[in-house]
Amino acid sequence: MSTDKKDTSSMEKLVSLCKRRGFIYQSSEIYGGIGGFWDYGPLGAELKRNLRDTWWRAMTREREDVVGLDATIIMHPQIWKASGHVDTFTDPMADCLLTKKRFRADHVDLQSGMVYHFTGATGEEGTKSDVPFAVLTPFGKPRESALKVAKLFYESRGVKTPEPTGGEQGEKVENTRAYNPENGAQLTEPRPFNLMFKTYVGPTATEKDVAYLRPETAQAIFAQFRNVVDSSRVKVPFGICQIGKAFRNEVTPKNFTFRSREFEQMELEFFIKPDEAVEILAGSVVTWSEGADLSAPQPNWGWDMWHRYWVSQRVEYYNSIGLGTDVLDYYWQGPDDLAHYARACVDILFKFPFGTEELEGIAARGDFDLSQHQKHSGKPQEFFDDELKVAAAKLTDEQKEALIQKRIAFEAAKTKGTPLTEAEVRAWFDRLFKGFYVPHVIEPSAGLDRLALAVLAQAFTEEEKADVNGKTEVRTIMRLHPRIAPIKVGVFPLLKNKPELVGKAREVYDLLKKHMNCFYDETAAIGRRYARQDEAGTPFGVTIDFETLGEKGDEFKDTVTVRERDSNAQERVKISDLLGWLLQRLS
RNA sequence: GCGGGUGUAGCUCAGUGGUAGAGCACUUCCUUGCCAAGGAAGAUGUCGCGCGUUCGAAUCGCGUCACCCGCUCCA
Repeated sequence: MSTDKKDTSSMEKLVSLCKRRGFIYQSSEIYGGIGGFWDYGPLGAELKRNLRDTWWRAMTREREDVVGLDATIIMHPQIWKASGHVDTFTDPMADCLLTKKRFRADHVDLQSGMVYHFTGATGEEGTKSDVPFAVLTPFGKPRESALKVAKLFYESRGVKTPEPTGGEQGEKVENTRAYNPENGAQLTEPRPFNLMFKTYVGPTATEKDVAYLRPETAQAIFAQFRNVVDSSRVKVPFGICQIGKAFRNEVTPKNFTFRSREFEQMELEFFIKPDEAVEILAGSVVTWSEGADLSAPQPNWGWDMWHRYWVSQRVEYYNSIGLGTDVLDYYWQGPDDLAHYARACVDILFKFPFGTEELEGIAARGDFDLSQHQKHSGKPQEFFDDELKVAAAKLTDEQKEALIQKRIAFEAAKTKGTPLTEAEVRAWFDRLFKGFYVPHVIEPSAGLDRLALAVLAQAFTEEEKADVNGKTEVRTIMRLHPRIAPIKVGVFPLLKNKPELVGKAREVYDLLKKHMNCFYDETAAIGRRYARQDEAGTPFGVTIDFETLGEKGDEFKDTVTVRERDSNAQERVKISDLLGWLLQRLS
């Protein structure tokens, strides 16, 4: 999925600019830093807030069919049991002592054979090792093959032409997972490899009190599904969205903020009717075909139409904040990549300097999550659809049986997971015909920190420019979309030693600052102030000059120079029109 | 977790055992009529951290932390 394209130098420049200008700092830097954690400085905090706001607006405020949620980071541990995170996040891992290859300790093939235990080795030039090592050889293979592996092992530990000691007698061992099946070398002791941060709730800190920092925000949405349904008059199809911190104890945090241990997710769980319910209600189900109209949801849409719809919605969102089709890419997971419960998943990728990597995943997850919580909590997670009940009541027994048979055939054709038995299918339809179903879900899940990194990488531009002395130098411009730029406008008196200019500039600043994030700057030459704001990504600069004071005639009195970051173009705007002029260009 | 690299002023970096430096940035003042102007003065360092070797360590050794690259991992 990731490409070979690497651009380390531009990444380094970006990291450096982020620190210099106050976008992103290393966490706890004065104590040497802490791996995988990053802080946002003054500009970064504003940028992130703007991104968060644009997402929240696009996903819920501007829609009638999505509501918001803000849940806690620490939740009942059972939630992570139900979701499968406790099991998949606690894999014991073991490494091959010879090749360093890592295995899931419980997935190593069972082996039987003779195990030779070595106690160390001596070699030329006085080199030696006391590290014990063991090799498993299949029955019937000579001791020499074990010796060969042991020699390689001690050689790798700096013993020259090693003579391993011990290991004269083989020990018969059956059904062990302690040795590398590829070379027989001993594996390290299995170590738990828990990607969830663990903590204790309450004062006693026993195993009974273990809780986890959430590794994703999605599960809270599922866990509160019933409450939202019961309290907010929503009807399927509808969505619940949430923005919040999530934590994963990553093995290798990487690529600046791209893979962090603490990060912020923006997730939507959009609940839809099962296709069978759509068929009963609308008479037929529309499935995806190339060129289908995705502009407005329709009552007869099947799950894949909804999935495609959300992909197109999300791409539209990225376009609206300046990430165009030229920097985005897609990865459609094939049937083999998909988890057994998932029906489809597409990753929206961004062309980062370090490669093309995931920005957002949009998954069609069926009814897996709510069903899991229904099973584990014992609380029904069904939605009651009275229209469906009415429509189903009008079906003939033959029509009902046809639907059931179709599903039975579908289950029989499944290649992944456990297919439902006929009895289970009939029980499910029994509920469905009464108007009850567990909604299916489309999940667009985006990383806010990744998005911030993407827009910063996208905005980063270097230009060669000659200064007034004719010396060419490289200037950095952050071409952030005005909608997300941390500072919207810089306000500058042309000269700071003229009190009339300064006074007027402060007036303009006071006028604008209630409506947008502004920056007032009167130090240094005007060109330098423009350049500073270019690095901060500020799209507009307003300069109060002598025309403003009326020195060039009344037609210019109370006008200011507005300078645009990307084109350097200047325009004279009346102070009375300035706010409207800016707001129009910032929305 | 493994291997390689890096770590000195806010930034980019120089400094191979003997008083810690440069450019840019920053602060103040003067000057300055639109794209990093000029002049003057000034402030700025646990040399990543710890231990050791040494009369003396940014420099040598060991350990450790962080970042980058490559493995490994990535529900």
